[in-house]
Amino acid sequence: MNQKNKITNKLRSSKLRPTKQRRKIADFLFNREKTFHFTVEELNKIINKKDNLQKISLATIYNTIDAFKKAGHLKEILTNNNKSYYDTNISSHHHFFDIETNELEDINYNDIKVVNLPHAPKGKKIQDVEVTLTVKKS
Amino acid sequence: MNQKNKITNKLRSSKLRPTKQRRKIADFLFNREKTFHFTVEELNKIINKKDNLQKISLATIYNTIDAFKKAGHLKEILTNNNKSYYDTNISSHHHFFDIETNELEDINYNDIKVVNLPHAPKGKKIQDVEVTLTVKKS
DNA sequence: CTATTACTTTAGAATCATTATAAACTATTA
DNA sequence: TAATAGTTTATAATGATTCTAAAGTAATAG
Ligand SMILES: [Mn+2]
Ligand SMILES: [Mn+2]
Ligand SMILES: [Zn+2]
Ligand SMILES: [Zn+2]
Repeated sequence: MNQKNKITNKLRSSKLRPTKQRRKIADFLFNREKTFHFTVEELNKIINKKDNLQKISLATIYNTIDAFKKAGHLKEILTNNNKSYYDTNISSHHHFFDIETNELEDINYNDIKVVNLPHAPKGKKIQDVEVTLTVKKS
Repeated sequence: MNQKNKITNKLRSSKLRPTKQRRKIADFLFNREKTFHFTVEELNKIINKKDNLQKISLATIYNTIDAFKKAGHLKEILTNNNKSYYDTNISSHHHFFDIETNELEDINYNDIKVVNLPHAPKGKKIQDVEVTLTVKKS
């Protein structure tokens, strides 16, 4: 199956109609090797580069990212910055976070071991373990 | 030395004039046993409760929190949520983060051990190691 | 003290990210 | 092919935060 069909299937199996806009954004986000970390603003700039024929409205980009997140195809990342950051790597993993540039870089889940996990507060359960290594220019 | 003077000294030694507003906010934030995690909106509600005589403007609360952060008396916390969260615990430590209620709870730095720390990307150095245990209702 | 200066507070406006609205459009279904 | 349900879009609305500039207060110099 080619990539176009893969994307269409991914959308359909998430009960999202494979519209032109969603296919374009999904193709950009999901047909890649390396993790992509982004804000909606950044994604909008890339998707709507001036040379691009078919523009996608900002509202649609927000809607689509939200739909992909709800479908489990994107993960929202904890950062400060009052902007939402998204991650195409939806598996549990860790990050370097550059506090000066706000850039994120993945660390494989098994490259860090977290031992002595405390119990969750009563009535709650642990859902994910994330390590953030804050970095800056050395 | 009493608490009033302690606060005044803390402000002065950070080169912040001990104004009525700063003393009130500092007294509320720093004279406590347990860590306090908050957003500016929450702090504003508490500081400006209706029964309170002297109101403090929202702009001043923003200014003051920013000044305290720059002076190192508060730490900004990584969350999603598009609001800034602050922490009166400025030492390195970890958190439970309830993704349903956005509530934070401290975990002592030594209650979790992180082993096998990877090297920082070249040209960068690790500044802090933070573990977030995402929790939800069980 | 008092005057001058520098810093701070404040209301309100401005900005930025995000969400809501509602009309036009398009994919799916009957 | 027609009906329908879902989607896109421009635009307005909202919410958090920052900016502005005028009035107020703390520190300092005389
Ligand atoms: Mn945040
Ligand atoms: Mn955020
Ligand atoms: Zn990642
Ligand atoms: Zn904390």
